[in-house]
Amino acid sequence: MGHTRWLNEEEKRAWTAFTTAHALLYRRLEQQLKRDFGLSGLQYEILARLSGAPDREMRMAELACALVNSKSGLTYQIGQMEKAGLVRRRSCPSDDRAVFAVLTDEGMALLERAAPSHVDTVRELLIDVLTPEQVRALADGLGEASRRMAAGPGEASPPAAGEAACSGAEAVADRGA
Amino acid sequence: MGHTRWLNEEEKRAWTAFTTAHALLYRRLEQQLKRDFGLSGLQYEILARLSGAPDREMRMAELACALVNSKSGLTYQIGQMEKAGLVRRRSCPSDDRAVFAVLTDEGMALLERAAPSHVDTVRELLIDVLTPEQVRALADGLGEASRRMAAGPGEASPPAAGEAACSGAEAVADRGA
DNA sequence: GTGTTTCGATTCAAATTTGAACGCGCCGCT
DNA sequence: AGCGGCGCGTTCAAATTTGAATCGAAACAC
Repeated sequence: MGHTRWLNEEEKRAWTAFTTAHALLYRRLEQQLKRDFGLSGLQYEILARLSGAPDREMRMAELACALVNSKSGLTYQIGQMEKAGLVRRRSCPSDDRAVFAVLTDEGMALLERAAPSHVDTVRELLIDVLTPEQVRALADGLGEASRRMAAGPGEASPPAAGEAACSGAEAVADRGA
Repeated sequence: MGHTRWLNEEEKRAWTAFTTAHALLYRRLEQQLKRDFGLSGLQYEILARLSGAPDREMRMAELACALVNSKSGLTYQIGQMEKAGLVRRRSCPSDDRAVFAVLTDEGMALLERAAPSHVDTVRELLIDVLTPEQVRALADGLGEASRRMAAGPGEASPPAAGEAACSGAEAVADRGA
């Protein structure tokens, strides 16, 4: 409970650059995806995740977790995408509660058409702007931060009951084939 | 129009770590702010920006731009915050179209109460997880990326008419006093 | 001075997101 | 068997976000 260590200049720069860069880049990607393929950013990510999963399918909760999204939000989007024929729902034989979201061929095809420009943009606006060392710093530093946050609520709180924190096998995520 | 250079393993790690870390951290911050102070993430950012601005006031468009948010979205939020007494609207004497959002004393007080835990969390979950070199890499690399994206739509398109890209003096943004 | 174009903010309807219930099936225990 | 705790996905209402109009005021050109 000490007096809060404020961020120094460089830390402040890092934090604002982090949030700003994310916002700007994400907005660009969304505009592009919507304009060229009628996809929202979330929908693209869903396609990408599923494409990298074992049978091109994942359970709802697992997917929601991987995307850092709420369950109800995912239910909604999968509904939209199902209407559009991009994914299909399949109930699990061994567990009647579970539902798999399955990537359809049509969904896969759309992802393959959308992926190139998406990756081009990520590269042009982010990756290629960074030095190789900076890329490594992001991968290592932010990777570690993600891992810790995904693990549990920071504090030394015993796993407690009720929340099981995301597990999931970290699909590769970006690239559609 | 080449064949799209896909991301290699490390680049992929960097990109997913970037988006995942952002999503996880932002979600934490939102929960905390909402639970402890009844603020959304956007509202906190509005308070923070205004607190760092010249007279604790900014024009709507300038603020929207700084926050990488739509104008209509900002209108809505400022409306909410005005009801709550956190900000006030002031019309500009020299330009009847313009509107300033002004931080009230009450808003400032709330920010000062909220800032410590906010910064503590950012530090605990991100900054302190990174090495000093990684912090610098974020500040430099992502700072550069932000600058370029804020400038203009990448392409070598002549400024064109209609959009003037964000200008604005990059207020410090984080810290409430 | 008019007419036109651009800018600044708001409005409005539609789409999405959020979080708290809810319904139901799995599990372990007695 | 029967019971209670939970996990999984969905539902629902409320809050928010989005983007295309809209309205009025400035800036410019003629």
